[in-house]
This record gives sequence, C-alpha cells and structure tokens, in this order.
Amino acid sequence: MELDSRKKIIEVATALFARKGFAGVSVREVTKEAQINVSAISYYFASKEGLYQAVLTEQLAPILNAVAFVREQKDISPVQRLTLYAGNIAQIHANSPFLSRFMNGELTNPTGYGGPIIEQHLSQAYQFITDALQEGIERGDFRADLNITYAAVSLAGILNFFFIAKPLLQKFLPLGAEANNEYTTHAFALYLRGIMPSAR
Amino acid sequence: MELDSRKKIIEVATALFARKGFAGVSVREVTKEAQINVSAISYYFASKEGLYQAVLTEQLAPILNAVAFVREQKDISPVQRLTLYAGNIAQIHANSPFLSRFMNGELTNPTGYGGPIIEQHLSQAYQFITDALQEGIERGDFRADLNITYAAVSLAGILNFFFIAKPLLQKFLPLGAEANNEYTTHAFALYLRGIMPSAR
DNA sequence: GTCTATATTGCGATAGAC
DNA sequence: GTCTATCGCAATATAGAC
Repeated sequence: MELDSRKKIIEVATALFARKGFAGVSVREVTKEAQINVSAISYYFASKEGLYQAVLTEQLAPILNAVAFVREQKDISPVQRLTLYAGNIAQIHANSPFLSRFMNGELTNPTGYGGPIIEQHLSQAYQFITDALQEGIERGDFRADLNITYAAVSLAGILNFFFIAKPLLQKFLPLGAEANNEYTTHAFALYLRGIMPSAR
Repeated sequence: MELDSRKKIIEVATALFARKGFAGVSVREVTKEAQINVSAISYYFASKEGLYQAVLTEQLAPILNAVAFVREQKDISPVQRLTLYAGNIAQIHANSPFLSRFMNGELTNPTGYGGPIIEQHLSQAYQFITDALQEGIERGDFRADLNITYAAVSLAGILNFFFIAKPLLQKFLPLGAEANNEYTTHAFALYLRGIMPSAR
C-alpha cells in the first residue's frame, strides 16, 4: 500500500510540526498517524532532529528561491521589484499552507537547526527591501524622509502577519480561497501609498 | 535568601517559556534555574500547566487592559483613537519584553489554555480597529475604497511584526532603547498616509 | 525495508519526613 | 514551606530477527 514510507512520514510530520512545534510532537505520534513503524524514523532520517530538518528544508526551499530570483531583477524599477516580491510571497503561501507556521515558529522559538536558515532568509529579504527603498528614494519615487529600516520592517509585517494570524482570523472572519491574493494586493497598495510622496 | 519562591519561579519560567515554548521546557529545568525544589511547582501551581497559565495570565494582563481602555474612548476622532492604540502597544511591549513571544507562540502553536485568551484579545482588537476605520470612512477621514478587514490586519501586522522579529533583527541591525517608540511612530505614520485620501 | 523487543533516559507528579 | 525518594509512564534510539 505504502509505496514510499519516507514521503508519508514527511507529509504527516509536516502537518504535526506545523501545528505543535518541534518539541510538541513525538516521533511515535508521527509514526502512528503515518501507520508505519517507529524505527522507520531512524532508518530514513537518523533522528527526530533529522526528520525536522528534512521537513524544514522542504518547506523553506520555495521562499529562499523566490527571494534569490527577485533579487536578480535589477533592470526593473523599485516599485516593480517590490510589487513582484509581494506577489511572489502571496503565491508561495498559497502553495505552502504550512510555511508561515514554520517561519513564525522558528522566529518565536528558534530550534538551532532552523534558526540559522531563517536568519539568513530574513537578512536577505531585509537587504533586498532596503536596496529597493534606497534606490526609490534617490529616484524620487518614494518620500525622502522615509526611515528605510523601519519602512522595510513595516512591509515585512504587512506581508507576513496576515498569514501568521490566518488560522485564528478564520475563526471569526470569512476568508475565501482568493483571500491570499486579495489581501496582499490591497495591503501592498496601502503600503505604496504610505511611502510615496504626497500628490500635488 | 529567597523570600518568595513563587515569584522566583514565575520569573524564571517566564523567560524559559518565552524562549522555548510550553512543550520545550521541563519543570525540572525551571526549578533548577530557580534554585528551588521540583515539588514546589506542584505546591504553588498544582501542575506544569498551572504554572504556564499563571505566567500567561500575568503577561497578557496589560494588553487586555489597554485594549479595553482604548475601546472606551468614543469621544475622540478615529485617527486619535488609532494613534492612542498604537502608542499603547509600543508602551506595553517596552515594559513587557516577553509579551510578543507569548502572543506569537500562542498564535503559531496554540496550547489550549492560552489559545482562547489570545483569540478573545485578537477579536476585540479587530473589532476596535474596524469600528474606527468604518467611522473614519464615513467622516471622510479615510479613503472610501478601503477594505476594512484587510486594512485592520495590515495595521495589526505593522504594529506587531516588529516586536515578533525584534530578537532576530537585532542580530544584524543596531536597535537602540528608543527603537520601540521610534518604529511605532514611523510605521503608524506610514499607515495613516496609506489609508488617508489623496491630497489635492 | 520493516518488524519486535528492549535499553536508557527523562518526564510530571506525589507521598511523606522534617 | 521545603526537602528526599520514588512511582508510573512516555520519550528517543537501536540491536537484531525476518
């Protein structure tokens, strides 16, 4: 029946780690739900930490690639670059419903394996955003009195918090399938208005 | 030497739970660091869960009070109400350096005791913000094409993400003692620009 | 590649002496 | 109120049969 126990383990472990965090999940819980034997964890991943690393690596791959790709687009304007970035974030979260849990979990309670990866990602994203903001200010696209650091964090907050709070928000808000893109579009437009010079 | 073991336990447990989460901390770890006996946990808090609840209740009290207070201010303008709210958030986080960890931890991996409290808080905050936005739109203070739900989440994201990411941000950014208020002021001003009608 | 059986450690909790 | 000692259990991990 199970043609690939490894995949089944990853699948079950991803959902469990996302909901309960690394320390909140036991390997027995994973193997029971995956309907395989406990010793399979050791066989495929050497340890519980090895399993968690495999899950984390798979989850983070798309977002690391996306930032790397957008960072290469030097020939388009700052506004276009940031817009592309915002769109990619929404797209990735739509395809990886557990990603925000892992990102946020590692942000809140770093595990030592995931911590460095998140750190690297956040550092790159911060660099990308501040570069775009800086260039935009020099071109006159953005307000000159903008604090680049704080403006970068604000954008990260706007783009990420929705996905962090989504599971809870859904308890008292109707959020359809199109909510990811709708939110990102609306929120990013609000942000752009906030950093652009006043109309005259 | 230890005039109040209970306080010492709460103090140590707060720091540990904040960094590692509920499941990531053992009661023996707490008692060892607090230099008291394991059985004191049972004596004062009945169980590990009782200890966590005590910590969580203490941590969340100021933010619950703040929202309740600001919600009562019906006689001031929407902009003033939101400004007051943003300022209070910054002030509370400055006084409670672990608060964002608990809020975010419960948001990411709800524990069952903390989950409902966070849920209630988020629901009230959401209601407060949407009410202010709605009234502001009717008065013409804010843009009429604003999506109230998404704009409310954006504000929450702007105000919260900085404190969530702060421990990591500090690894590659210099953040002084005044950063809390500076960030909040700057980010909230950016947000207000984003929701206000275009200047003409 | 999958199983059973087991080694070892650490967990939360409590009984009972002081 | 604080201690020692211990119970019962679940954790990760692995040795070895199949």
